[in-house]
Amino acid sequence: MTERVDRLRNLRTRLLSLAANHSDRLVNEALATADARKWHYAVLATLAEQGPASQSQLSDRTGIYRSDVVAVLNELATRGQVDRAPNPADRRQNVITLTPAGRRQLGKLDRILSGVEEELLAPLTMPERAQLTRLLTTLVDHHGHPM
Amino acid sequence: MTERVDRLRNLRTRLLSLAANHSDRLVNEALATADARKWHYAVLATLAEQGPASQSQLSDRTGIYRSDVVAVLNELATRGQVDRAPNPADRRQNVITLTPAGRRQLGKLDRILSGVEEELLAPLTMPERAQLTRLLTTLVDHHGHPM
DNA sequence: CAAATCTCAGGTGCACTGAAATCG
DNA sequence: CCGATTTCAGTGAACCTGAGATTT
Repeated sequence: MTERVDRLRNLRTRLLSLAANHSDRLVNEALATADARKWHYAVLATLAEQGPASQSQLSDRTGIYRSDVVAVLNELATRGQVDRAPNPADRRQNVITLTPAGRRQLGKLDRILSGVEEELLAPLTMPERAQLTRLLTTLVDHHGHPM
Repeated sequence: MTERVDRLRNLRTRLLSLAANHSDRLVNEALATADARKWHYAVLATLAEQGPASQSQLSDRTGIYRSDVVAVLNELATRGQVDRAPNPADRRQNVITLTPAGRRQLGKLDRILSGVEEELLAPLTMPERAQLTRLLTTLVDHHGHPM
């Protein structure tokens, strides 16, 4: 009966947290240089790919909490990157639309995030990156997820 | 020139965040049943494996921020799981020691976290779990880390 | 009436900054 | 005087709950 050793270093839940923390820090710092944060990107990308949406649809598709969508859209609207208008067909809803400025901002954020991914994954070979993507996707898909 | 699609789903930084969020939620819920949170476990495990330490050493070894160590130790001391005493050799420091109650609590948390890891990694085969551990360890080691 | 949508007011844990007090 | 350690006050993004107002 020997004492356990290196619990923290071998704990998979902790490895995930550490890696994600580091990744989030890189993402936040990089996006901040473009006056954005990660939820801005999630909304802009979703609007570009799936078209105009209501706020509850945006919440479902991005994973932003229903109550936090409001603040994110306020920020994007202030920057002129989205347009928010009542839905004539159902006046409980707003229709959120990407503006040309929003599309330009999305292109900028795409380039920024490419750089961040490259920096994050630098220590891995290409096959390892594919493997990591596959394993994480399996985990995320197995335990219900937003989009 | 075609429109990009599935940006969010393929973004590795986002996959990491989603997986880590889910993992953290499982960990927090499970530890809460034992009146603990993740930093409690980190401190107890470090003390058990590396012996008594000062607060700045605990900060370095666990990754808890220097300013947050105080509150964590207050909680552990209230529960009688650690002992905090001034270091006679250097009266700027405190010496933090694991108590018998702390060692018992650590055993309990070890069992709880084993269950959480099993639940988290359920969709992966054993070789895949080893692969994931290896890839995450490579990432964490490459970008400086606590312990 | 019930259900959906948007909004706002909070509460928590965590990452992080800065500064005071004490001691070497 | 400089540096290390502990402590406290406070900021900010993210996660989450709940409740009101409006509309279907």
